[in-house]
Amino acid sequence: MSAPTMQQVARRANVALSTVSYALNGTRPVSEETRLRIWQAMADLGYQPHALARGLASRRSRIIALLFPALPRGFGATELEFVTGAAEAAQERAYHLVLWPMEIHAVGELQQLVRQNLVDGVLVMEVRLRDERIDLLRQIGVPFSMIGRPAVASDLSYADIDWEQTTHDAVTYLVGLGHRDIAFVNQAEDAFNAGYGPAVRAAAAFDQVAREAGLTPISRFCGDAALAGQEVFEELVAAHPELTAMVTINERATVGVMQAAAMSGWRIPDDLSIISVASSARVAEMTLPPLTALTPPSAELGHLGVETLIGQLEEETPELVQRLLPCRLVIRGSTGPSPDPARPRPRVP
Amino acid sequence: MSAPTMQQVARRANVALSTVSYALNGTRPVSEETRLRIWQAMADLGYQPHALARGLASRRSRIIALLFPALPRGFGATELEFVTGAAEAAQERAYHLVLWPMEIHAVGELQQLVRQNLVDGVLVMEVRLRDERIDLLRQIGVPFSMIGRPAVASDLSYADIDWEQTTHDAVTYLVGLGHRDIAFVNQAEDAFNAGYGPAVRAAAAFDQVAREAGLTPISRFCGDAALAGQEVFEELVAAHPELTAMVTINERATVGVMQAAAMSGWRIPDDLSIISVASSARVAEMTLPPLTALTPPSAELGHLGVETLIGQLEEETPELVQRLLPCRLVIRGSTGPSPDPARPRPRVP
DNA sequence: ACTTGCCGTCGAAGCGCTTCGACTATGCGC
DNA sequence: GCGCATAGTCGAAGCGCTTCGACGGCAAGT
Repeated sequence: MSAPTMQQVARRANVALSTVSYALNGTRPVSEETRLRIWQAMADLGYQPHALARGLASRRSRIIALLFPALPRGFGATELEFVTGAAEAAQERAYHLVLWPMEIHAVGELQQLVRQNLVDGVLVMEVRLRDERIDLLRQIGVPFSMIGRPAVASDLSYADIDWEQTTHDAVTYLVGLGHRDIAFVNQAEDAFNAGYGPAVRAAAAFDQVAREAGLTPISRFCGDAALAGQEVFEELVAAHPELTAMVTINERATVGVMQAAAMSGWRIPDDLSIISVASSARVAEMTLPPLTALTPPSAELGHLGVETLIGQLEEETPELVQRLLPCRLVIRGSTGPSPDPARPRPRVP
Repeated sequence: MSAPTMQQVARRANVALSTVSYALNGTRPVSEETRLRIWQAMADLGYQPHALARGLASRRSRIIALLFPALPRGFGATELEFVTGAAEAAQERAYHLVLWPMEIHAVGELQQLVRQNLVDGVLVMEVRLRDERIDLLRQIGVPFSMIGRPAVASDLSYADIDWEQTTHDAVTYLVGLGHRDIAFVNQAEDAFNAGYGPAVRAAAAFDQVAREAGLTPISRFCGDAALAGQEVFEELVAAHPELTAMVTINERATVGVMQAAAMSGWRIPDDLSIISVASSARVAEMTLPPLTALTPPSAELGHLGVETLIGQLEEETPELVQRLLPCRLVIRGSTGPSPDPARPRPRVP
């Protein structure tokens, strides 16, 4: 019933307890012969080292925490993919991943958790441009790495989506189709003001890319809901009747835009092209027509974040790892050539 | 730098180490006065008990594992909500939640993990009607509880969606709207054969409920993709032109059905009502019209699962907890009164 | 007055492991 | 042949906590 201990393995193999430890971890040389005997004994007993004891003695728990915000705005498939990716990466390296869902400002709570010495390091999700959690972790001195990055991150490890590149790809693709009048539908103004990385970085990148392409950047904030998307569509085409394409970075709003377009009799992509940035395949395939999208490499990011963190934990001279991954462009049905300006589009009421 | 230990707290409060432990855990009585001194000392030092040491000594790690299948595809917002719910529940009870993503048949791996003695108990997600993981956990003797349940679960703790009730609600709602010819669009045949609970239980319930209502049950398996949904729509209306409503339990397929209907010129809900079982709000609000759905209580299930498990761990005489929660009916735009049989609907090619 | 019992506290023995110092046996250079 | 490094092993000292047995003191029971 009760699990075998290292002591029992040692007895069975006729060696000292410490020798078993050396054989298991390779901490000191062990002769081929003894090692085999020990392995045999472990196999016979079905021995597995006791994680807590090992952690206590070695002061390395091989557990890392995933800190993610318990967002009211809810979570999509993208985030789950990310979590799964992280969990799998941890498992591959024989680490455990604990989940710490937490309000982004609950810094006291975070401190308590870290001080329990349960985890060797922390992986922080949804990092804001200015983020108290980062300051705290740094101050406590616990190793951590991030998905996303704060405004200044020159000395920190992170993996993030390359918003500049991604936005560039979106605009370039549309321009290649002949579009010249393109609007950017951002996330909510709140998110922007809170310093939410994607909202800020993509918006800035859009402005810049559009200007470089000789276009006039138009952009709007938009709440995270279909209804908000509908309103933005109507407002936008009223204010800019010349518009032929939109770049969106807000899945629910995107759906609203499409609904409003459909209700106005606009056909996508004939009358309007839409490209959805940071949209998962799952959602993109759900609309009619399916959305051309820039899909975030969620699983890779999760993987990368964990790898980075573990690297930091295990190497004696941890190097800084800063990686930006672009989203992958998947062309579906919501984009097409820019419409002939002569051809009239249905009037929006 | 290094975290304060209980020994340091003890010295600062002029008591023995063990007294601090008693004060902290309430294991033995401690005088009001000493307790205050100890609290003060803990506060001064910012003491947090060392999780590993505590776990090792008490043989209770206060860590539980969430075992969830690393499905190659198809994991939605629902699942994340569930995971988050579980993580939050754990946190409320001062437990930690580790993630064990794992192939459903990787029983060896599971055994290894459990034997490490890292966790006090396991919460199993996506339980199949016949599930090796359950057999293993039972045999190892580790406490566990389940989300979903195997075919025979009379002596096991679980929390599950009440598929019978939910299906009943869906059909009843449609019947109330006057529908008499209702089809059930199930998940893929593979899932059914693999003994995936929802596919099996909902299908059985649909048959029964339909019969009880005096209807002829019609049902189809359908792959988890929009295209499959489109095909099913066409096949169904060809085979059963009298159909006025569908109950679906497969989000992606549901979207396909709606797309195919739209392409055939059918209007929803005027020509066809659709009610989507176990669909998250996130997806349901994404279609046009938004889907009337039975939304699974994911967060509650996660919460409940964890509560059940922890109850089992902490009570000296653990009681069996078996809870079935129905999905919540949210009426949106995809359902309406049964169409007048006299009014012709567009022909499907 | 002398048990009996409980309150409050202490010291010490672990929990199962890692790691350090020490020891023996061997091989090497010269 | 001697010294010295290195391979291979052992025993013991913790890691920071829980928990057990013991003990003094003070209230109540007889």
